[in-house]
Amino acid sequence: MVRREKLARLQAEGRDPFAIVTWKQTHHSVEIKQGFEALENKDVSVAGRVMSFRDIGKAAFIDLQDRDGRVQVYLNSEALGDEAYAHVKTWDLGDIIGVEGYVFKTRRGEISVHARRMVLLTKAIEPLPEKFHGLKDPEQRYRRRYLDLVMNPQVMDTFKKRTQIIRAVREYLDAREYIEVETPVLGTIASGAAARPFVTKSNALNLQLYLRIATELYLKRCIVGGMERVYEMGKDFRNEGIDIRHNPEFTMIELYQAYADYNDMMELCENICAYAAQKVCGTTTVTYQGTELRFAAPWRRLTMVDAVKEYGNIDFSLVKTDEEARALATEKGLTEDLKKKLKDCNKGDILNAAFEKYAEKELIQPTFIIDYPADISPLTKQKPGDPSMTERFEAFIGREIANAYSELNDPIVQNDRFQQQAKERELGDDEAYMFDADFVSSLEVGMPPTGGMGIGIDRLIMFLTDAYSIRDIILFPTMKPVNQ
RNA sequence: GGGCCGUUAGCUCAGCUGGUAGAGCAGCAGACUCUUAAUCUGCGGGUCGCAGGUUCGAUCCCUGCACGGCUCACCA
Repeated sequence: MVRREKLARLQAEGRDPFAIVTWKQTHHSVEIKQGFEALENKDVSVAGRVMSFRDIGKAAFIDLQDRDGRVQVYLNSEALGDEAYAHVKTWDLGDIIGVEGYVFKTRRGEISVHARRMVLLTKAIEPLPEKFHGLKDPEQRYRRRYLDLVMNPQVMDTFKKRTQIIRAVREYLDAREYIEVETPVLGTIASGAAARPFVTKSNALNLQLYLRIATELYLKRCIVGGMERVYEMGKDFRNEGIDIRHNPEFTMIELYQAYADYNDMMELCENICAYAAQKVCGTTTVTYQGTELRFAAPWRRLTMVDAVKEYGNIDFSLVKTDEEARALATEKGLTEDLKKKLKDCNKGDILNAAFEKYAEKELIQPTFIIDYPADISPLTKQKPGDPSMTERFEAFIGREIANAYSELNDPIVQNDRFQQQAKERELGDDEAYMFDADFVSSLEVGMPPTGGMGIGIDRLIMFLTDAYSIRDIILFPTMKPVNQ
């Protein structure tokens, strides 16, 4: 209320800060500190938020915070004049101000701006969080991210890094002649992945629409059309659990390359990740939550069957039929880990369950798990010589970070796989892939042999910024609304 | 969805065995022309998440609800 009164007084006096439209900002805090030798005694004009005000009588010190950090402002009545100096003293923490003055170093060695002219550019009606402890409550940090950004410099740093990582990934692909495209977020079919979609409605078309869960099927249409190399980086939406690794809307990159296979995708994956790490962290070895992760290529490659053998001591290479697999599942006590009833499970489901149970958690260092069962990979080309397996891999770094394969381009087989998924849907699996007839039609026109990959950008960012929760790398994570 | 924990001043947090609340910072008034968590003096500040219940009396005990955190399940 006091701040509102101050504002009202300023407005009554004809010095309404909200009437100000611009300020000429010549330098940022970091430039002044890093370029001190050249800037000493030179005039600068800075702007930012008042984070601290140390009033010692006829002089005072302000910590001014801008995009890059803080710089101290020194002001006294001598340089400003008594009236202006008294006016500045009425300002509050959190106010946004502009300062003109010259650069100097205080007796204690702090690089500062000696103020000659100071202007209140914006009045903060609400006080800032406590200056020493800052804003700690996670809920408030996520709900009021602007306060989090103001109070916690490492948060600003994390989001700057987020941008750099995304830029690095684009740079890498752009340099290799990938075309960046945009495909629909809204559609009548949410396919290309196994996930529950968000449902919405078009008034104009009087039609139920879904928010996309993947960009895969549209990007492959681009390959059919002859683009040869495409990618899209953008939001996918999955109507599923929310926790430290999952946000309902998240950023994914999918890319497709004609005349390439999943081996090419593996190289691309490890190279993109290593490039981004090098670019943003200055090294390909980064510490994530106390563990050193080595991103440098090549990453370990291990088949799913070998992973289950190594970590679970179960040899699936001996299993030939679904019946044998089900017997093995019962014997090894895997029935609890299956997503469907045992009798509905095939060999692929059981192998995958064994992998998830025994191996997945162990894959801390970047690892490619290759050769997935065809049963759980409906968009993937089968392995030559073994139709029960596909040319698919997932990259793991303590969790899944990428998924890629040699794309299935046989329209007849693709049609059959969709039919199979439709049956699973009827059996109650509401995450089974939706049938996309137009996509099958596109394959009938002819898609060259193609490698494709999806990388969870948020998860990559988590590793490179040492973020514990996905909410720490999404500016405005999904939150329940506060009641009232 | 289950389990555990939390919600007290603008912020960060105390609050004993049930007797209607405290500190620091922020704010307000004042002192101080090199401070940097400035310092010093004084002052104001609360629907103790919400709704019930038990009790002479509830921030405290009980129940429900809301929101959040952790965790399990779920999440190719």
